[in-house]
Amino acid sequence: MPKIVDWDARRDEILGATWRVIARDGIANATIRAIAREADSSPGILAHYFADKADILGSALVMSHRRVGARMDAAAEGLSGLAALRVVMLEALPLDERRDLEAQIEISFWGRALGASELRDLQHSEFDRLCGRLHRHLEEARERGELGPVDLGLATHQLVVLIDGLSAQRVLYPDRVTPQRQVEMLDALLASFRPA
Amino acid sequence: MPKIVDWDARRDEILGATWRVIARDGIANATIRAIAREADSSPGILAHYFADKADILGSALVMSHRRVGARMDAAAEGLSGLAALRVVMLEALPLDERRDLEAQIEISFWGRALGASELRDLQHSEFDRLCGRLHRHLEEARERGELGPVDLGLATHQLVVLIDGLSAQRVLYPDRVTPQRQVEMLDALLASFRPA
Amino acid sequence: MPKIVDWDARRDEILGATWRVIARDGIANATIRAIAREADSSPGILAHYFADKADILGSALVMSHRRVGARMDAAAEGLSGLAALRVVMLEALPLDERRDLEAQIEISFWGRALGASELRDLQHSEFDRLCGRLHRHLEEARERGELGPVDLGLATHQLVVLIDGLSAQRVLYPDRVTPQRQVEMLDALLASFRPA
Amino acid sequence: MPKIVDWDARRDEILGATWRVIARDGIANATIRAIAREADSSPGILAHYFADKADILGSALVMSHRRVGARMDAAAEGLSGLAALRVVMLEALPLDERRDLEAQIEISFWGRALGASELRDLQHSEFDRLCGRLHRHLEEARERGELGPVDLGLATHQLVVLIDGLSAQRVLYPDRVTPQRQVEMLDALLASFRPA
DNA sequence: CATGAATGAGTGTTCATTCAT
DNA sequence: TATGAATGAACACTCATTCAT
Repeated sequence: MPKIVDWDARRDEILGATWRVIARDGIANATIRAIAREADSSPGILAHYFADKADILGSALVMSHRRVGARMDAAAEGLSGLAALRVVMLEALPLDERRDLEAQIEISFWGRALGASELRDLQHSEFDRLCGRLHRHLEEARERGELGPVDLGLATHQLVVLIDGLSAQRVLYPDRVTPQRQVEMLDALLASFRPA
Repeated sequence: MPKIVDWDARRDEILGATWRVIARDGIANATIRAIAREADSSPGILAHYFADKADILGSALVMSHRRVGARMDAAAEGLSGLAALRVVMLEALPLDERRDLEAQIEISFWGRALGASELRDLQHSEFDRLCGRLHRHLEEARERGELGPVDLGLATHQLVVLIDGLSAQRVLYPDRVTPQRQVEMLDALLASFRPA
Repeated sequence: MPKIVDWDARRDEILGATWRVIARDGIANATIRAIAREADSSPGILAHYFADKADILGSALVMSHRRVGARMDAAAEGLSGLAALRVVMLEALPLDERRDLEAQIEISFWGRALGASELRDLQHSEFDRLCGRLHRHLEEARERGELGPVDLGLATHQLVVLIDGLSAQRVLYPDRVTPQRQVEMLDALLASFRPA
Repeated sequence: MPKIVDWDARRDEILGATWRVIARDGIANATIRAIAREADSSPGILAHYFADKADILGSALVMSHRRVGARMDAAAEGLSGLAALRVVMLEALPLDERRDLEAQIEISFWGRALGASELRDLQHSEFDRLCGRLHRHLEEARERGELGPVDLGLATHQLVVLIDGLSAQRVLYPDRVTPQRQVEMLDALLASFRPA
C-alpha cells in the first residue's frame, strides 16, 4: 500500500508556506528552496504537487482569491444591497493579520504581472469576479432604493480602487493605515452613494 | 565642469533605460545585462555610475519621484488651496503615457519592497514628501475657507489611497481606467471636501 | 513454483518496456519513471527486480542478445557451413521491425559503453559469443570445401563489421537501408569467400 | 579596451575539451561542469560561446566532421578516381589516435540522435556530404574505366557501411581492430570494384 | 573611462533511490 | 509484494559582480 497522503492538504500546506515566504522575504526571494524549507520539505517534492514554479505562484494567488471569495459568500449570507456590499468590502480590506497577508500576496503579484502575461490573464479573470460581485450588490441596492443618482460602473470602480489603494498603503505603511481608518474611508464612500 | 554634466546625463540615460526595461519586461527581468543593452552600453559600465544593482533600481525610483515632484512644483506655481491640490493630484495620476510608465515603475517596486528593507525605507521617505505636500495644500484650503468640516489627516490619506488605487488599476487593467474616469474620481473626492 | 514464473515474466515485461522507451525516446530519456510508466508500473517496483538502473539497462541489452542468439540457433538448426552462416547473419541484420528495435537498443548502448566500464565488459563477452558462432560456421565451410583461400579471422571480422555498419546505417537513415540492400551486401561478402 | 580574446580559438578550445570528455567519460557524463573543468574554465563561461548544451555538443560534432572533411580535401588534392577514393577513405577510418577520438565522438552521438530530432537532422546533412564525396570519386573512376560493372549507389553504400562498422568495432574493441586490419578490409572492398 | 570576458553562486528542474505504508 | 511520496544531489542555465585590457 502506498503512503497515504492527503494530496489537497499537502498542496495547501505548500501554498501556505509560499504565502509566508512571499510576505516575509518578498516575492523575489520566494525561491523553490525557500518555500520547501518553510514547508519543512525538500525542493524536489514540489514537483509532485505542482508543474513548475509559475504553477506554485499562480496557485498561491488563486487560493488566496478563493479564500477571500468564500469569506465574502459567508459574510453576505442573507444580506443584500448596501448592507451586503459593506460586509463584502470589509472582507476585501486588510483589517487583520490574515488579510494583511493576503494583501501582501496580492501586491507582490502586481509587479510580477508586468513581465508574465499568463499571470496577467489570471489576475484579469480573478478581478472580473470581484467586480461582478460588487456590481451585483449595487444593482440590488438600486432596486431597493438605497442609492442616489450614482453611476453603478463608476461606483464599482471607486470600490475596487479603494480596495487596491488601501491594500497598497497598508502593506507599505502598515502603521499609518489602521483598521479604523480603513472602515472610515469605506463608510465615507458608501455614504456618497446614498441619496442626499 | 563639462565632465560632470556628461556624467549626470549618462546616469539619467541609464535610469531611463532601466524604466523602459521594467515597464516592458517586468522588474523580475530587469537584469543588469538587459538594462545595459537597452542603454546601448555594456554591463561593466554600470559599476562606474552605480554601486550595485539595488542602487540602480533605487535610483530609478528616486528619479521617477523627483520628476513627478518637479512637475508638481511647476504645475502648482502661483496656485494654492484646492486649485493647487487639484493640479498636483493631476500630476500624480497616470493620465498619459509618460505617467503610465511612472505608475508601472512604482508598482513594480511595491512587491520588491517587502523583501528589501532599504528599498522600504526609501519609499517611506519619498512617500512622506508627497503626503506633506498634499497636507500643505489642504491647510491652505482650510485657511482660505474652501473646506467643509473634514479631517485633514483623513483627507490626505484619501488622496494618496486614490493615487495608489488608480495607479494599480491603470497598470493592471489599462483599458478600464481611462483618464476621464480618473479625473471623475478625483473631482468626486475633492467635491466631498468642500462645504455642503 | 508459479511465483517464479510470474517473477521472470514481470522482469521480461519491464525489460520490454525499457526497449520501447529507448527506441522511442532515446537512451538519454530512458529514466526509471519513464520505464515504469511504459510498463504500467511504479518507479519503486523496479528495485524489486533489479539492483539499480545500470542493472536494468544491462539486463535489457543481455536479453536482446539472448533473443537474437536463440533465433540464430533456431534458424541454423540442421544447417552448417555457408548455408548456416547466411541464415545466422540474416538474423543479425535489421531486416524487420523487431530487429530494427534490437539495432536501436544496440547502438544506444555503444555510446554509453565509453563511460561505463562494466557495460563495456558486458558487451565484450556478448560480442565474443557472436564471433565464436560465425567463426565456427566458417570452419565448417572450410571443411566442406566451400571457401576459397580466405583468412577466417579476417572473414569473421568482415561479417561483424557488416552487421555493425548496417545496423548503424539502418538506425540513423532507415529510408536508405532497405532489407534488399542489406541482403545484397551480405551476399556480395559471402560471394567473396567462395572459391573463384 | 576590452580584454582581447580570440573568439574562435576559445570556442575550438572548448570543443576540444568536449571531445576529450566524451571520449574519456562517455557522452552521458559530458556535463557542462566536466567540460568547463577539462577546459580549465568555469561553467558560466560556456554561455558566452554557445547558446546551450545542445549547441556545444552539436558544434563539437560539426567541428569533428569539418576537420575530417578538410583532411580529405588535402589528401585528395591532385588525385581522382579510385586513388582519390582510397585516400579519402583512409582519412575516414580510425587509423591513429586522433581519428580514434573522432570515431568515439561520432558513435557517442549515434545513440543520442534517437531521442533528439535536431541532432538527427544535423547528422543527416553531414552524412549527405560524405556520401556525395564518395559518389563523386566513384563517378570519376567509372569515367576513367577503373571500375567493373558495379552499381555506384551500392558501392557508395558499402563504403559508408565499412566506415561505420569499422568505427564501431574500433571504439568498442580497440585491440581487435588494428590499422592493418582496417586497410586490409578497405582494399578488399576496393578490389571488388575493379574489373575482373 | 569603457569593455566584455570570466567567475561562481544561485536558480528551477530532473532524477535515481529509499522507505513507510 | 507493491506503491508512490519523499529526499537530496546533480543538472543546465542565469546573473550580479569583478577585472585585465
